[in-house]
Amino acid sequence: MQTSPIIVIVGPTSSGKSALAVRLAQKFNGEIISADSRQVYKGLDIGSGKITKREMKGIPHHLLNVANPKRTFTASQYQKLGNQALAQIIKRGKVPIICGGTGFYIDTLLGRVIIPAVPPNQALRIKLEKLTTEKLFSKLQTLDKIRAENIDRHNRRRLIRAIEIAMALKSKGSTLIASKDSPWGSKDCPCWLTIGIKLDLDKLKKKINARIKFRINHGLIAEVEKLHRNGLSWRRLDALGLEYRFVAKLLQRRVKREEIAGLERSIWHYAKRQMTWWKRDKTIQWIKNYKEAERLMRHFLAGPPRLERGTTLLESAVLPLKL
RNA sequence: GCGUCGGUGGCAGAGCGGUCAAUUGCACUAGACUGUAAAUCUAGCGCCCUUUGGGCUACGGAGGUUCGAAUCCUCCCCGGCGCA
Repeated sequence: MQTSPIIVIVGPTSSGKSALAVRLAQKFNGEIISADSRQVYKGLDIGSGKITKREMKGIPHHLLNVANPKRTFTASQYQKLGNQALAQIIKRGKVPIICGGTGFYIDTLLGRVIIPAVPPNQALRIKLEKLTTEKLFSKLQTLDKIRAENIDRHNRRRLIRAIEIAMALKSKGSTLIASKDSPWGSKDCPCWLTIGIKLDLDKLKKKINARIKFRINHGLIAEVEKLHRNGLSWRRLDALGLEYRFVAKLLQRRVKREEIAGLERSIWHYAKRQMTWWKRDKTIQWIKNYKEAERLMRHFLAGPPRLERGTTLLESAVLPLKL
């Protein structure tokens, strides 16, 4: 088992993760692995809020611009590339800092999500897409009873993937996988420190809205136009969500520029979904400023994090003698 | 001033005598998340009570008709439109 320390930085969109990551990387000899499902694509820069070369301040960044936006990049690919980057950084003797807003991607790296080794089957998906949701559910019931009991029976996307897995494995039982260990640590031995950025919600909302207005006025529209010219269909842009969805509609004259409030709301919903995701992770150290982050990281890197069960890193840093 | 159409829950907008605390969408709140995760999906959403149940207050205001009204009638207030 790997025991090299890993830093994870999470926080809702617009909370300032990238800048914090760069600062910590400078201070602690780190390299950054982006965990963002849109920044992996080439050409999605302004809309995805991708860090600029200048803002990187010389810190190496990984998992940016690794995919062609015409094709969908998946969590599985992310897991593979992310683990490679992680291994390389550790080998170099640097501290990996995973930073991003896509909680699902981060979890694939930390071993909290096990992705069944069943690749997407487009032909099958197209066929299944034609069935009603009820039909899909009953199909899954006959294929994998246990999975059917746990799944959201209204979520077609999940239903189709579950059927895809069940059929590929031709499983007798369930595809539920119990092991949650990753190569980098486990629940009992957290070899990573997760820092979460906590912002006052009103402030966050204002930041989101200011940022969106700025992007619209500073090249976002041209960026989407260019993507479309380069072969990204309106449909594809729609699937990319948020600013890409909105601007694609704008260019098609299906919404007016004044309706930007709708975009602001969508982004707000997104930020809330992100926060919901992280709520269940009780090990996250929520911080309000850089100083707190630096202190946490210093303590974490200083000693092996042999923790009492249920003790948070913050507590152990403050009360080291308790151990 | 006359005529006419309308005033419904935070908003938009159905309902047009009982099955209506009131379809639906949005917003709001909470949540899910097994290769699309900025995606996709779920629940709650007048107030009170422990319930698949009960009570209270509600569809501009005040009266009335009716066993029963958001729905019908009268008057009043407010808005759109047409004619003066």
